[in-house]
Formats: sequence, C-alpha cells, structure tokens
Amino acid sequence: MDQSDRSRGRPRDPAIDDAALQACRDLLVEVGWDKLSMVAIADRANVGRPALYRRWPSKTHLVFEAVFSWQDDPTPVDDAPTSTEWIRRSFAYTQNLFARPEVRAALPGLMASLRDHPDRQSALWKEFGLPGLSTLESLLRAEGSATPAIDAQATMVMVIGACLVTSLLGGSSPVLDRLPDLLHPNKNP
Amino acid sequence: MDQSDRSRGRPRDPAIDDAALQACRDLLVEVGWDKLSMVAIADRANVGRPALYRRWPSKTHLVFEAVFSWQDDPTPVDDAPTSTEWIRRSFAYTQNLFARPEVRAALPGLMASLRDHPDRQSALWKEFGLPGLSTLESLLRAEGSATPAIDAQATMVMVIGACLVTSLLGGSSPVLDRLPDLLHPNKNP
Amino acid sequence: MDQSDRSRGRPRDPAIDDAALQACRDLLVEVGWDKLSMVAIADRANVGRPALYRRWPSKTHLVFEAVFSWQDDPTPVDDAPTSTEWIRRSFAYTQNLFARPEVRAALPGLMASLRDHPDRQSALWKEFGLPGLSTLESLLRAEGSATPAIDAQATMVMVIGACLVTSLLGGSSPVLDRLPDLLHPNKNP
Amino acid sequence: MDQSDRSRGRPRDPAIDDAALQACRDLLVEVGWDKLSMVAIADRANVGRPALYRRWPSKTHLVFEAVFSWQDDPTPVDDAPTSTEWIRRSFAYTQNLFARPEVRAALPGLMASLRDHPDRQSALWKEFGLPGLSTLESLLRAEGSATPAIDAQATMVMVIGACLVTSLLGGSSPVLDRLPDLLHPNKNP
DNA sequence: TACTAACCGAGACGGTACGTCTCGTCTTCCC
DNA sequence: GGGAAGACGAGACGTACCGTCTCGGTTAGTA
Repeated sequence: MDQSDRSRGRPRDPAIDDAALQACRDLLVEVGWDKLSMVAIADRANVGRPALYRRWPSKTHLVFEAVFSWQDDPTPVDDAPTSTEWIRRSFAYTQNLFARPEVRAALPGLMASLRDHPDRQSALWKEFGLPGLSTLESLLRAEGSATPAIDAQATMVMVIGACLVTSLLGGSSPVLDRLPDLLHPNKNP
Repeated sequence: MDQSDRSRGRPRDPAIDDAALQACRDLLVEVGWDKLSMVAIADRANVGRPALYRRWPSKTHLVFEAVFSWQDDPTPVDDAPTSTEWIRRSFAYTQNLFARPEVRAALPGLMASLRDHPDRQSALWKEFGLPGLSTLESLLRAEGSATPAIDAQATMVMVIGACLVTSLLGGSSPVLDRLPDLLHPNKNP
Repeated sequence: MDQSDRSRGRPRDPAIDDAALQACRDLLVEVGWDKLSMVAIADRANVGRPALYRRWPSKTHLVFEAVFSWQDDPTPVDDAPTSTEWIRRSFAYTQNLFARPEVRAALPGLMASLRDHPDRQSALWKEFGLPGLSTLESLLRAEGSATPAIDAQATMVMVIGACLVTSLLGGSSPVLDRLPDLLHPNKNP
Repeated sequence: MDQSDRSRGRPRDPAIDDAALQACRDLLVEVGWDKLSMVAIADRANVGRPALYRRWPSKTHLVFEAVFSWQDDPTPVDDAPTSTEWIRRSFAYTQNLFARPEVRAALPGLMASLRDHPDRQSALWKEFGLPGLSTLESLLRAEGSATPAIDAQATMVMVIGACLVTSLLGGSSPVLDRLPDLLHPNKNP
C-alpha cells in the first residue's frame, strides 16, 4: 500500500532537492541564519515555495539537511595512540568542521534545536560523539584514570565548547594552537 | 556644551528602561528568542514602540542588555590567589550565569545575530571577559607561564565553551564537577 | 502569451474587491476621509492588508474606485436630442451623484490628493467626462457653434463645478432648479 | 480679569506667528495638503511644536489663517454696470484668486471644513460672497429678471464652481476664456 | 491510448512583525 | 509663565515573510 501510494503520480524531481540545499548553503553564508528566508531560498533555487514545504516542514529542517549531510570521512580519531594525541586530533577535526562558513552560520540554530528537542540531542550524540568518546574512554582507562567515562565526557565537552566559542566569537591563531596543551584529563588534581 | 546638550528637552524616563528589560527577560523565558518581538515587549512593558527603538537599535541590542547587564555582585574572580582557584571560581560563576532561564533562552539566537552585530561581539568581550582575563594573566605570569596572555585567553575560551555546551546540551553533575580539574594552563606540554 | 501570463498563479478572489470597496464606502460615510485608514478598511472587510495593497497602490486609488465605479446605468445623456436637454440631464445626473453620502465624504480629500496623483486626475476625465463630452460636442456643432469642442468643455466644467459647490456648501432647491436655465453654450455673446 | 490673565507672564513672540504662517504657506505649495504636517512646519519655521499648538488648535486652523488672511483689495465687482460685466469681472477675480498655488493647495481642506461646519459656511458666505451678490441681484432686477435673488445665487454658484474645477483639475486657456460667455442669467428659458 | 495521481511554477490568501512616521500632550530646563 | 527641545503613548504607514491554498499545466506510471 505504502509503495503503491508512493509510486503513484509524478515522482519528485531530485534536482530540486539539490538546488534547494545548495541555495540554502549559499544564502546561509551570505546573509546568516536570522535573515535566511524560505522565499529567498526558493527564488535562488528557481523553485516554487510549495516544493520546499513539500520536502521540509520548516526552515530549520532544511538548514540541517543542507549543512549536516556531509559525506566526509568519519571521525579520524579512533586509532589515536594516547589521550593527548586524541585531544590534538579532536581539536583539529572540530576546529576544521566549525570553521566552514555554512556550519558557522548554522551552529546557533542547531544549538537552539538541540536544546528544545532532547531526542535529536541524543541522536546526534550517538551518531557523532559516541565512537570517539569510547575510544578516549579506553585510552584514559589504560592510562590510569579512576573515572574514565566521566573524564572522557568532560574532555569532549571542553573540546566542542572551545571550538564553538572560537568559531562564533573569533579567536586568534596562537590561542587556537594552544588549546590542546591545556587539557590534561588524566592528571590528578 | 555636552552637559547643556544632554539636559535639553524632556529627559528619558528611566522606568521605561527597567520595564522594557524586565519584559524582555520575562518574554524570553515564556516564548523564546524566535517568537520574541519588539511589539510584544512594548505591549508587556506598557510602553510605546518608538520608546524602544529610541533606546536600542535592534532586538539584539535590547536582549543583549536585558540578559548581560545583571546587577549581581561583580565578577568574583578578581582576587583569586592561584590560577587553579581562578578556574574553579570562573566555572562556578559562568555555570550559574548560563543556567539562568532567560540566558538559556537567549543564547542561541543571540549568538546567531552576533554575526551581524560586530559591535555587540566586542562589547561582550569587553564587558564580560576582560576584567577576569587580566587577573588570570597576572596569576599565570607569576606562576611561570612563558605566554601568559595567550594561555589566559585559551583558558577562558575553554571555560566559556564548556559552560555553553553543558548549558545548552545538558551535562550530568559529575561531569560538571570534573571540568575544572582538566584545565592546567601552566603545565608544560 | 498574454493569456498564459494572465492565468498563471492563483487568481485573485473577486469577492475581496467587492468587500473592500463596500467597506471603504461604509467607512467613508461613518468616519470621513481623514480618519479613513487602510487598516480599518482591511479589518472591516475581513481581508489582509497586503491584499489591499496588491490591488490599489494607495488610499486615493482605493477610494477613487470605491466612489466612482458605481454600477448604475451608464451616463444617460448620450442620446440627448438637444444641448439644452443634455445640460438638463447632466445636472440631474451629477447632482444625484454628488448627493450620495460617500461621495460627499470623499470629495474634498480626493480632490486634495489628486494633486499628487496625476494618473487619477486623467482617469477621472476619461472615465467620467469624455463620453458625455463628445455627445455634447456633436450637438453643439449641429446647432451651429463655431467652437464646439471648447464650448462643450466649458459647459461641462460649469455643470460639474456648480454641482460640486452645491453639494459641499449647500444650495436651496430653487437655486438648484434654476441652474440649467443659465447655461447657453450656443448663444453668441 | 481677562486682561490681567492675558498680560501675566512672558508675552508671546509675534515673530513666531509670522514664521509659522509663512512656513505653512511654503510647505503647502511644496508638498500639498495631505503631506503637510505640523512637525514639518515647526522645523521649517525653527519653532517648537508646542508653540504651534499653543496658537492653533489644529493643522486646519493654522492653514486657514495662513492662506485666508490676505489683505488684497476688496472684491472689485461692486460697480459693474451690467450683469454681463459683473460675471466677467467675477470670473477674472475668482480665477486669479484660485490660481494662487497656496490657495489651490488649501481649497480642498477648506471645502471639507465648510461642509462639516455650517457656521463657518455662513460666515464666509457673508464676508466674501454677499456684497457682490447683492450687487448682481440689483443688476438682474433692473434688467428684468423675475427672480433676481435666485438667479444671482445660481450665477455665483456657477462662477465659483467653474473656477474651482479648473483650478483643481486643470483647464486650458481657451476654455477659461469662454466660461463667461456661457452664463446668461437674465435670458428666459 | 487514456486515465489519474502527484508533481511543478506562480502567485494570492490571512496573519503578523517590522521599523518609521506623525499626532497631540507632557516634562524639563532656560530666559 | 513663555519658549525650545525632545520624550511620551497611540496608532497608521507600506513592506516582508510566514505557511497554506488554489490555479493551469506537466510528467510519470497504470489500465
């Protein structure tokens, strides 16, 4: 039934999806999250507004798909030999990700959405954070941490937070380079 | 000259400032940043819309002042005896600030619109970051840091970032308590 | 081409035109030209404000159409047998038109804003004056006038002006009845 | 009492009256009745807004005094030898008066005010129309009119109306010159 | 080949916030 | 107490975007 319902009638034009997502990314960089509007995306993509609403229920959904459906290589921190190296690589990866202009523009909206929708929070956490997190936890346990799970979470919070702040509020290069040196999760207080 | 220019005409009613800022804080908590509108603030504060625009050029400026010009005791980190203590107090203070409901409500939207208001961006650093920053820099210099200015900035970025992430994305109590222990700005790599 | 351009998109709802024009007429009588506002018309007609601006670029245009596009029988002077009869019928028709309460309410404001809307000024002549004017010109030429075009225009100016003055400033019945007798466009000086 | 009340305190600056009236006349010509605003008059006259409201209760009152407190010679039709000559002179005088740009701009407002305030209607009629009217009535009686009073009123209505229409809606020179020839108040139908 | 359901663009719809403007009043200091 | 400067509440202005809808016209797969 579902299949027959789906396949009946004219199928959706996949070119519209691509054009809309690209237009969304471009406009996000050009005018920012606040001034981004569905009508502007539709105009830029040479697409009718209903075609947009048929695919994404709101501006937020569209932006998320436009920004976070990248096909990059997966988090390259899984084989870090030490916690220090894990931290170094995590900073490099996260800084690089948050430096992309469309990501910078979309981040605040993402934060707001995560705050208001705990289900997405856990989903993103699972998809994006967990693999690297378990790696770090193992490293810390091997290095003698008494509470490796907590230490790993706290470390990741710090990495993400620092990259977030420097991405949104600016940060000089020397400061960015210095960040990894300050984190010592396995040093006793 | 300045004084005569200042005192000419009817002076602005300071009660309007208070009412508007309070209404802004209330509405932030009730309806959130997105649905917060100047007209709603004006209505709630029993104030004309032009009176609002006379004082703040945009919603961003108004919310900024409503959220970040609290009358609490001034940053209580100025007399910290060691960098470790400074970090502990900064975490406590910032976590407390970011836990206030109107701050939680305003943060993402505010961050998004900081992109278009560089003046607010610098104001944020000046008002909020600088005082404690110089204190920390002095402490680090006394404790033997080779680059105290950079280390201080990096430390503050980490503190703010971690509090931002835990405020918006949640964070368990043990993780929150562990955060200060991970930061060791004066330890050589 | 023209047809396809015409029929693209959702067609305008003709009921909105009628409701707006009727609301405009009603409000004109109730509150007068000065206190007539687009928002009041929109509210009264249960219509969005943009729907009004989509149809009429200004209050002047809207009132103009509301007042001067009546659906009465067309100007009943086209088949007048003599210039004297034409004048008699024109007076009757124009007096009747200018006696309608919404016309009385709109006239002064409309006249004031005709200054800034030359398009409405010419539209007024075209819509209201021209048909009867050519009829009168033919009659005068047949009756031996040396300058029928000028005489016809002058006659019409006099008819309209007299009705305007009596409508706005009042005029006793005997005076009104006497007006047609004074005009003799084809009598040599 | 009245006098003592009047003379108490600082006397009003008469220069303000002149400046305001002049500014009003200028602006009337430049922007028209609709877009004429009290604040614009105050700015142009280098005068505070309250000083305006202290003198005139509304824009209408100010405009009327600005436009209709002329010191021209009185109506020069009192000694016309015939009704034809009276009509000729009346047209010349009225056309000249209504051609002044500030009068053109103020006329619609005047009409509206006269319509809504019958007391002013009779006052203006008495001051402005009556002298010439009685002259015309005498001439018509002498020339054999059966109803000289009615004929005189009807004639004046026609003169004023025709000048009003040509002033507001435009009128070519030949038409203007032709107007007096069409009026024959003492010709029997 | 014809039917039909879902797509497409264009654009109108009611609603609502925007930021500006003018209104007429009020309040302050100066003369 | 008059005068200027200017803030005040009220409210209309015309524009923009929201998300929905209604068109005429396509574009498939099914009958």
